[in-house]
Amino acid sequence: MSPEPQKGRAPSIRDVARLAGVSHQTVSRVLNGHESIRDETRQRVREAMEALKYRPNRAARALVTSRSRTIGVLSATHGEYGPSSSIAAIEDAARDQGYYVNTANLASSSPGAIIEALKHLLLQDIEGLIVMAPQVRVFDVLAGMAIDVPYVSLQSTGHGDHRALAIDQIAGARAATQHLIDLGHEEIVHVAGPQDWIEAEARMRGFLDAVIDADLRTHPPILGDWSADFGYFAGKELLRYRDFTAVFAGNDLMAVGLMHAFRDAGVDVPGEISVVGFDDIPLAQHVWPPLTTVHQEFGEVGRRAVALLLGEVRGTPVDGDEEIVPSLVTRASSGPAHAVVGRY
Amino acid sequence: MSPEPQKGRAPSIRDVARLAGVSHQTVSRVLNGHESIRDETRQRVREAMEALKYRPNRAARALVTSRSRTIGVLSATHGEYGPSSSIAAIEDAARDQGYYVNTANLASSSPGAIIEALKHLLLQDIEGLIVMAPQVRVFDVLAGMAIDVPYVSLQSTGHGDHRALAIDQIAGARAATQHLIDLGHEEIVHVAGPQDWIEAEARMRGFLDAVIDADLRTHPPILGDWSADFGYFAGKELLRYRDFTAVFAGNDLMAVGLMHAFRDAGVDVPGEISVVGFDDIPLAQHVWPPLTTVHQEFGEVGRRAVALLLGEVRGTPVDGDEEIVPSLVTRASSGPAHAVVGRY
DNA sequence: TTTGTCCATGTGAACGTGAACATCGATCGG
DNA sequence: CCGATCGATGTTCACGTTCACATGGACAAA
Repeated sequence: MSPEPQKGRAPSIRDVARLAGVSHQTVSRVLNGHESIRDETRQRVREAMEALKYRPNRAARALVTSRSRTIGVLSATHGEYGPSSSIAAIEDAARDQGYYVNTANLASSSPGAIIEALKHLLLQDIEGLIVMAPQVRVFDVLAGMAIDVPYVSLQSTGHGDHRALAIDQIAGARAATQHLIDLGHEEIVHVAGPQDWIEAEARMRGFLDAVIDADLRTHPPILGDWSADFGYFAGKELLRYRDFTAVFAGNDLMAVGLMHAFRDAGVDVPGEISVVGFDDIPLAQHVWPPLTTVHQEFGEVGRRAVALLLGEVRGTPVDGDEEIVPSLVTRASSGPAHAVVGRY
Repeated sequence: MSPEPQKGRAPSIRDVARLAGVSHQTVSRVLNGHESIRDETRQRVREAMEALKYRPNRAARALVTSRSRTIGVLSATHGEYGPSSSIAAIEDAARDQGYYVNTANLASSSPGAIIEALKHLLLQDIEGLIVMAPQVRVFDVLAGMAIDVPYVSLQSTGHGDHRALAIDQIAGARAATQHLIDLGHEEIVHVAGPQDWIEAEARMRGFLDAVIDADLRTHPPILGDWSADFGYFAGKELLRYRDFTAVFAGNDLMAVGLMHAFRDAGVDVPGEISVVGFDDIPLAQHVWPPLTTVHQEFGEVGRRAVALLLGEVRGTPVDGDEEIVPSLVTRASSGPAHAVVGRY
């Protein structure tokens, strides 16, 4: 229960005006930092606001300006480090600019759920939208709904008319794979993220690019769901063939799951199999063995997304072409290749 | 860039009324599901709305009803699993009830930052507030700001006039500690969370209760910051004395850091030292050794918080006394006690 | 028939704010 | 010294919705 000291209704701009002995418009001007107000008047108005504990009514303001000062974020996180960090950064950055953030979280990736969440956000009068749920389907839905606000996504789908944050996931994945190749690995397996995630697709592409360039045998990637549990499961499956010396996982969670499976089977990492992940979650350096992975600046991603979006919203587009390039962090989970001991 | 097919301004309730050949009030009634509307009329209005792609203006509605259908969440997460999961659940639950969620994230725990974030949220006309940043300071600030909306926190501070979600962290910590005691450990160290976190305090209390009840020596708890890095650091420090056989960490991240330090020093877990964490993050079962920890239903926490808050908002309080009791999950990181080999 | 009640709908006002325009005095250039 | 300009402030209106109340017709009870 909370206190309810409310007597009548909240004080309005007119109450302040009356107390300060000015017109309501003058109060409005003070509120909005208008210039031609005498210092003395401004002072008087401020005191009146203070005395009445006046708080501007956002609804009234939004009604008359048709600007809600709110942006929407469509996300799909179940507590994962990456998206959560980016969202936190988005909130900070938006607040910094006086904007509010409304988040809608995707519980499932069914088209119905996506549409429902999106409708929810759009019913709210948001000025712009950040799409942190880079699933292909989301963009299809987005395209079909004729969104009438600017929106920014994490990665361009190629089609669609919006700004995309340029994070070079392909380069990151490529660097990770190249690292393994440089270590002498010739049989590398990729455990990818869900097929319909744009990020998963980009990482897979980077992997394939590197493998093809090096003229290595192409193992068919395994499609996972980003979870450590899946990594564990995939690791067990992979060991049945054992026709590889390294695994590049689409994210750190799956990488840890893989290492768990290898450990269970008595297979040494990196002695027998090298493992590389993607994301550089805080635990990456504390697991055993410390995980070689691709570091991403999630906070930076969030901040850039906000800058890009608010640029569009204000009609002064910001240059967002400067790519964010993730960097490889080499740790103990990757090492020189050994002979393949599998059946192949 | 986004398309801008907007000609004039968005269609209003009156435009719909004109097209349907009724009064604006009839449209409003259809919108709000009022009863006494002829089916045929309702149908005609619906078609007109469809034809004009009419979307109700939230600001206008909020202005006249003085209900924003928005709740605020004050959080303090940097991507950690627990809070992020709860927030995701809050969003789902709120959306389910037609509510929007505005989140403000605490970048630092300085009083200034707290006040700033809180002011931001309260300037927005939220109907209620969920405090997911259970730091003592936050409540002090809250108390000092004379909040005029209902709010719900994760844990009662004892003082303050609000609803608190009853999660029995004390019981969880107690169970974890008792588990170690049952295994024969007599020298148990607690690596706690930041002193000003209510959760950290509760977990420490649970630990101390169990230790005192068992009449064991009380090691002074080490105050950490929830991070794996700190756990690693603390582990190194602890090994200098080695006057314990088990560690109970305030959360899983620190527990993993501790195990990392022990591993580096060649100390076997659980052979020489047992480790228990708190939270049951998804990686807990995949690290080496799999971590014994206390499982928390973060999603449930979020859902309950929303139910509790909306109950207050609607003036029909929900019974929230039913405690959420975390459960111990026993894995390989804890085992029977061995003799203390340290100096003590 | 008359009166009252209920249903379906309409009319007018109000919510709190900012934009556009109006006003009034002071200052300035010629 | 007079019109022009500018600074400081006031007046009126519109934003899109819901609320309180009004209207008119159908139907039942008297």
